Amino acid sequence: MKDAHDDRSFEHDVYDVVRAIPSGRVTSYGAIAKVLGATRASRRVGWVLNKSFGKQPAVPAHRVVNRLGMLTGAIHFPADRPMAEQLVAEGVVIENDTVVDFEAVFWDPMTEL
DNA sequence: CATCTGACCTAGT
DNA sequence: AACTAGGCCAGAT
Repeated sequence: MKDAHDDRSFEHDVYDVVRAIPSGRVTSYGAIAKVLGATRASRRVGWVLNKSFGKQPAVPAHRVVNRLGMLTGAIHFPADRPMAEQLVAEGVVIENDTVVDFEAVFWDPMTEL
């Protein structure tokens, strides 16, 4: 077997949390990292989400923004499927690549999950 | 092979 | 309260 520290465990865990985000809500990388027990591993969360494209079931990575509510990951999204567009389609108001009323639509996996 | 960067955040000064 | 440095881990150069 592999090491006790299974990298896929983290991946799967991230996907699990992200998929649990309700439509019309958003969360942050830090919140996910924290609920996973890796408070400072927020960067890793972003990298994991990078591989989430084309995953089945689909991972709503567009519902994950940074702590300030900015769509920092939008630059890495496919042009056919802009992050903001998907969020708007779910009822989230986006302005200048930033979530409007971020705290209102914020979904904390630690509290809600 | 060594160094740096990157969907970020927390802790320390 | 503002700023700096550190951490996390893998891909890219």
